[in-house]
Parts: sequence; C-alpha cells; structure tokens
Amino acid sequence: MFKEEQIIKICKQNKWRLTEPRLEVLRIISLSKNPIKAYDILKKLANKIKNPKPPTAYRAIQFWQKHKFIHRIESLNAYQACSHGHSHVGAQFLICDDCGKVIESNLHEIPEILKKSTENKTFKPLRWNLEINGLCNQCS
Amino acid sequence: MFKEEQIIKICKQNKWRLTEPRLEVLRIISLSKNPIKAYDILKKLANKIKNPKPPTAYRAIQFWQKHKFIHRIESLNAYQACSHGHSHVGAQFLICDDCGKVIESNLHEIPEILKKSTENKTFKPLRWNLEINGLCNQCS
DNA sequence: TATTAAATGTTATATTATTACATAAAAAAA
DNA sequence: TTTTTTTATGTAATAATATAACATTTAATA
Repeated sequence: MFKEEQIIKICKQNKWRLTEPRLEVLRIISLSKNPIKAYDILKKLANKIKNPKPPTAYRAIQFWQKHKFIHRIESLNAYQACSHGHSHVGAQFLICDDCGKVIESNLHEIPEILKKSTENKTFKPLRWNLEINGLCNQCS
Repeated sequence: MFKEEQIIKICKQNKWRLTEPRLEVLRIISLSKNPIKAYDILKKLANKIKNPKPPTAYRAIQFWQKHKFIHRIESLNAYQACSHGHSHVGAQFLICDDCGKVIESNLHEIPEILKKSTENKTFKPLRWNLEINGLCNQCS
C-alpha cells in the first residue's frame, strides 16, 4: 500500500522517529511475500544491523503496529504490511491454507454487523480482527 | 452449552475415547469464567493428575478443539468452552477489554459476507474466526 | 549548552508450544 | 481368548514466541 517515501513523509509529519531498526524491520515485512514471523524478521535484520536481539525486532514491530502500517495475523504469529491504508479499526484476512498467502480484504459489511450489537447494547465494539481460512483462487 | 453427561454420550456415540486427562481438562475449561491459558489449565490439572506435563494439557486441548467443544481465542492464547453447539465452521467472540470476559456470539450474517468472496471466486472460505474487542455492557 | 524524553543495546527470563521416545491401555484381528 | 495393532499417555528435553529490567545512546526541547 505505502511506498517507503510516503511512510517517511508520514512519519515526519507526525514526528514519529524513523530509526534504523524501525526502517529495516518495515522493509523486511514489506518485502515478504507472505506474513513473516518475528524471529525470521530478526534473522533478516542481522544482515543490516550487527547482532540484533529480540527486543529490537519486537519494538519495531510494535511501533509499526501501533501506527497501523502492519498487522499481526494472530493465528500465524506473523506480521504483514497493511495493504489498505493505516486508519481502519478492523481488518479481515483471507488465509490460504495451501500456499500460505494472506490477502487483506475490506469487507465493508462487517461494521454493519457490529453496529447491531451496539444498537441492542449488548457490547460496544471498538476494533476487530477476522481471519478466514480457505483456499485462494491460485490453489483451489 | 454442553453438560458433561451429554459430552460423555456424544463421545460414546462417536467412539471418541474419553480419558481422564481429557475429561479433567474439559472440566477445567468449562468451569473457567473467562478464557483460560494452557499453563493455567496445567496448574489446575495438577490437582487431579499427578505432576502433569505440558503435552498432557495440550493434547487434551487439541482433542476438544478438534471436536469443536472448545475454542482458542487467538489474541489471548487462551481457551474457552464452546457455547453454541459444536458443529459450526466459524465463530465470533466479543472480548471485553476491561473485565476480560469473552462472549461467543453467532452473528449469522458473517456467512453471507463470505459467500460473496466465493461467488466472485477470489477465495474459497472454509472456516473463520472473528475476534472483536470492546466493552461489555457490564463495563461500559 | 544543559536537560529531558525517547529509543536502543544487552542480558536474562517468561510464556507458549512441540518433538521424540518409552510405556500403557484399548480396540481389532486372529 | 490371545495376539496384534492402534491410540493415548508419561516424561524429558527443547523449540518458538515474547517481555522485563536496566544501562547507554540519541534526539528533542528548554
């Protein structure tokens, strides 16, 4: 979704510090075809930074998650660059069980469904995560 | 949802072996007010079984998950008894950020949404997990 | 320039989960 | 019933995922 230059700009505008570990971690995640795990990020980070430790990777991951540039795919313990802008409160992922590809999808009906539970006052939804497993059209 | 006697019956009907660790783990999860973590299950299991090890808990968890009597709440790494029968392919959870209570909800519109992606052939959904964070009516 | 705030480096450790292999129990076959 | 096979468990070890704590460095700001 975002090119690096855009991200640099957004960070500047918001005065978010774009440090080397952060930038490298974002690049690693962005360049990964499929969601990538923290320790695989860490391994790749070792090509850029001398002997990085887990907190270095996790802190950068946390930073990009907080600002909604990456998502955590909960059922995979893995991270993927956001492909739909970084301001939504919910996300939907189509996870191919065969090739492992994860498509971020914006199914706009989801918020409608959540509104119902708000209307009947049983629950006040703030954010959500939908992970759908199945087969992508390449694999089915 | 299910009482123990029902579960015993279902297991018998299906020739699923209802061993002691399985039964105790199910009881522990069922009696837990909120989703319970594997190592907390293990701790409680120690009251029933002599010095249980992680695989004992995880195997039982896996067994009940496979047969849809319990769910894993992915964002919490925790397990909760299924409250909607055990034959659905998708589940929705309303997670209260304040008290930690998780309500299993059947929002029947979800399948409709998934059908769309089937119809346009971009993805063939097989199962899904929706985790919604917010505030329950007790806490808001 | 001095001070403060934010980020990183580093060590250690906590948490979550699985592998591997020996043993036991139950089911199925002979 | 006895043997064989399958399924489950016990146990030790370790893998995979994530965080705490504290010293140091870097950047922002006063």
